[in-house]
Amino acid sequence: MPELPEVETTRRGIAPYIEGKTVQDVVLRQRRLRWPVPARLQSALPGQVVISVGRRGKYLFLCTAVGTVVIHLGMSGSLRLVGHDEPAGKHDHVDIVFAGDIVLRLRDPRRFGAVLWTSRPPLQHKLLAALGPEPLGEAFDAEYLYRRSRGRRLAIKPFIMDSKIVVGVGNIYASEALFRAGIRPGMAAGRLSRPRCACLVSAIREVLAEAIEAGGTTLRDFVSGEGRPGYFQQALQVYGRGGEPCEVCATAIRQVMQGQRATYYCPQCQR
DNA sequence: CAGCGCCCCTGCCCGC
DNA sequence: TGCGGGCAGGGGCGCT
Repeated sequence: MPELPEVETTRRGIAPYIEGKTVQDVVLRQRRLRWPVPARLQSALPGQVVISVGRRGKYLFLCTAVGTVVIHLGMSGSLRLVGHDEPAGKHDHVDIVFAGDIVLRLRDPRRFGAVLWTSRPPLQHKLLAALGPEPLGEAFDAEYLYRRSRGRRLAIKPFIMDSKIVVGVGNIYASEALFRAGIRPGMAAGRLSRPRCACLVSAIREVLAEAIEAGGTTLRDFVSGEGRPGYFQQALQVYGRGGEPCEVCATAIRQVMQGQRATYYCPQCQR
């Protein structure tokens, strides 16, 4: 479900409600997520104040004085704020219960998500230490993309979806950014010229920033922490539009598979 | 190392 | 209406 805009929308939705709040309890109904949810969460977290809600790539952090809860939403995860008496559904696996009738509830039908605990600085965590730059940060620029892509034969679409290159670009926004940049998704990353790298960096930044502004993309059931859907799906130009006319040139949008993921592009506008 | 394919899991939609 | 197959917004891991 969530790419960077949806994770950031979630972060912004929950942060004002839980920052400064004290955790009372942790309820684990299903510990078998991508990795087992550590039982240490239940001993370490109650009594702690959530100092801040952070994000790195698609990982969210709940920071406390003694450690950090690291959350990944996988394909189908969502975090919602609910009241104490809201009955838990079949896929509501983890609750973090706060003082003041606030429960942060993780729902994840496919259980590809993760809830971890680290007592060290979260960016030193094994899963986070090797991540590439933030797409909206200064380090992600044309020169960086040009340099990293030299000598790479991998197609540009899976290349920009590699979190070691740049974080947060998932399957929807990879297709959208390549459309905006006019680049064929199957082109070898190493063959992109410097100007085209600049164009792609701009396209990635723009599409992600606009999606965050719109509250993310709701394809099936994404909702923010406050329960609101995103509306960026209305702005999608190629994703999910196989066979439909391109908005720019009316050529039929093509759908192909790249590494078991669907890719959408306009064969006329993207070269 | 780069590059690929395989999974983890449930739900839903489509075609027969 | 029932059922099997394929696909879904991620990404770590193991193999070549």
